[in-house]
Amino acid sequence: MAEGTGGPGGGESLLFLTDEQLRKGIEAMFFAYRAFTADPDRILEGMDYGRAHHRAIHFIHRSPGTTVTNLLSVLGVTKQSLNRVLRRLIKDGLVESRVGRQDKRERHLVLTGKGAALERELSDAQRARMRAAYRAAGPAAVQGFRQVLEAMMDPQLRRQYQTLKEAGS
Amino acid sequence: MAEGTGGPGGGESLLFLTDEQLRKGIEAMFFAYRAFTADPDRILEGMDYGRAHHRAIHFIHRSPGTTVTNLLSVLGVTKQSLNRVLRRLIKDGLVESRVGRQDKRERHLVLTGKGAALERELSDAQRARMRAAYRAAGPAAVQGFRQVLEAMMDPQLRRQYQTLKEAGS
DNA sequence: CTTGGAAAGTCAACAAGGCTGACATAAACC
DNA sequence: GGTTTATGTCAGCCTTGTTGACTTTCCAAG
Repeated sequence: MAEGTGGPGGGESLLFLTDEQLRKGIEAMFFAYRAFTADPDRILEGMDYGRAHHRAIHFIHRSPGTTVTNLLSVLGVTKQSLNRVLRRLIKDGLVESRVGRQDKRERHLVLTGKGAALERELSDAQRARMRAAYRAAGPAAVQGFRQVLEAMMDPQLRRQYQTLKEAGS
Repeated sequence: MAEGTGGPGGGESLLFLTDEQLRKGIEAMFFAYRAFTADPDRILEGMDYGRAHHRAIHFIHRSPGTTVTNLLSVLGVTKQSLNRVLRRLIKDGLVESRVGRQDKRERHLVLTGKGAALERELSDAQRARMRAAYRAAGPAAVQGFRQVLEAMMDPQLRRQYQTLKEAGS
């Protein structure tokens, strides 16, 4: 690990860019993502919800009062797909859809108590795994982890991520 | 960026384990995985293959001559799901299925020239993205990236990943 | 005030890719 | 010979993605 010289110069130590290293990174993403979604999937199975419901709940919790169009662009699916999921969540009393005050065409989405409870259960599980991984890998590794993930995103995705990131805290 | 002291000590700075930090990690995984699969998805769309075909091709390339059962456990799907995909790939002449010599019940899977060509096209695209991300983040970040991903995996998944990892190079 | 267009919702149809269950075959193993 | 293992296949189901067509609501520009 004599890589301390990693300035923005360019080609000084490209060992870590071998196809072999890249392939390991690709496979690490594949297996890690499976683990990453495993806990919520387990909780949701049987209660007849899937990953799509989880994602909707996560981002509604994240940005309470968000509009359907907004959610659409964050999730990157069609409104028909999202609508099916939202209809179900609203019918089951997990999400409330409020007509906009300024623009009454818009629907502002918020979690109900019941919805927030499920969100907590799901994100507790996911955070527990993330916390364990962070602890095992250490602070420096965590920083690198996030740097690489951000660098992997397309500019448009990165912008959305950044916007969300700043909105927190 | 004053994190140079990240030794294997343990509990020295737990600031990075706030729910806020964990949530950022979770969302980074979500957006990055979307970007990660975007290039292969784009290539495959229209030629009527999907992510499932990509995964099969990747791991057959990775472990030429692997058996169906083996592939099943790496991919984590049912044999009916995998079979549908494999039948298609064999019919289209991308994969060859050879009866085992020692154990004639087994089928050994290998890519044909055509299959290898598609594999190259797909992995070139995926590697290019990974290379750009690695370059942007630097060697230290790459190490952290892989450490966190590995720590996130369940022991069983990690074992599979490790086995594959060693098999390379 | 009327009309164009944006935002939202709905219906219908379809496909990929997961899943379960049941069953068939061949080969290996005991 | 009976059991287990590896594979394949049929049928049917679900979730979650897609497109296309259409309606309703409502803001805003003409």
